[in-house]
Amino acid sequence: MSQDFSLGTVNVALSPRERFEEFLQSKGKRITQQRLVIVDEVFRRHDHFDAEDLILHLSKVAEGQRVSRPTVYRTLSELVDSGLLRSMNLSGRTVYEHDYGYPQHDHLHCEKCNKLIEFHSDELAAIGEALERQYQFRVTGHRLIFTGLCSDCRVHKRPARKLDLV
Amino acid sequence: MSQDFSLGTVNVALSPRERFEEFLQSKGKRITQQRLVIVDEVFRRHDHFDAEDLILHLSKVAEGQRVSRPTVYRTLSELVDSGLLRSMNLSGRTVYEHDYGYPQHDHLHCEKCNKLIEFHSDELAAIGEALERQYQFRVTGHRLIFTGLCSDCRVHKRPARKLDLV
DNA sequence: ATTTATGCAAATCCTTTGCAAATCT
DNA sequence: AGATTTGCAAAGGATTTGCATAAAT
Repeated sequence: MSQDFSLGTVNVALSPRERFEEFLQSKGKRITQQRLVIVDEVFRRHDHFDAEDLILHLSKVAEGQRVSRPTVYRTLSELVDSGLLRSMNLSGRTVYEHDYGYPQHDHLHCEKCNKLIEFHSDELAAIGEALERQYQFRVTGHRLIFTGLCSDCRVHKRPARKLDLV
Repeated sequence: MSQDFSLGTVNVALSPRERFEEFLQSKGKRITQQRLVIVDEVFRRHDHFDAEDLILHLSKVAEGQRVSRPTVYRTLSELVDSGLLRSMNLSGRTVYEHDYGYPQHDHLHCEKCNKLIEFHSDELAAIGEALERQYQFRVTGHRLIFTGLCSDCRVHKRPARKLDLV
């Protein structure tokens, strides 16, 4: 039996920023400078990050745009509500990743270097459906993380590089 | 296709307390009154709890044994290290449950009443094995939580009872 | 007699809140 | 103008730490 856990890609009509503006309007919220700076920065690259990382990046970008800590937290929640970001809890801190335009997936978490590897499994959906039947439970989502050691950390005594967050 | 997610039982030779004493000795740690009070209390019933719950229960038991907050936290970590407890993170707080002598399982988490339903799935182990091969990753554990609405909360507008923690 | 553990108070970490001033629509 | 947002400072909740005292080996 051979399964494949590779990720595909998903086409989306609107850019994250446009999608967020749409969301804000639908909620009667305002399109402010800081909200735009944050969406843009968040979707500039694809990686996992936490509020602290984002605050740091924003202070470096520093195109004159300074965003306060509370606003970063507030906006991250909105991005999650809007479906643009997905959040999970990794040892105490909240970690975010792109959700919009990105295929559904779960993670392998290396406990040595903290690397996160993404994978997709159809099997999991099947498990969820079977559970819904058996427990009369309405499944709306899930979080699955396999923990262990990544290929780099299995070989060398030291992790290839110590990732600060991810 | 029909799967069954029911939990079986596991036989164990030593009581949790004995198992913990064994662990402590192997680590050169001491068998103190508070550590014993805590293991006993933790394994008195099977449910999910957090540090605060335990502290509350301990203050009620109050057989003269008072255990401080830091000691409760310290001992809970040791119980996890010893394999007696398993911990997971539910919206910010750390929740514990029995691991020793209890079959491997995962959870359905009702986001309305906070109930946790346990289930077991062999399929998941298969997924983990396939991932190990594809990513050369050494899987040592996993956490899977399906979120949604339990049967009670799907039917009534209000959850059957508002569980404080679980 | 040593050495580890406990309890207290205070500190930390991450995140949230109250509120006046600034910014959208 | 009128309502929502922002930033600041401070509050909060959960968990951890420094250190003198108590308890275990």
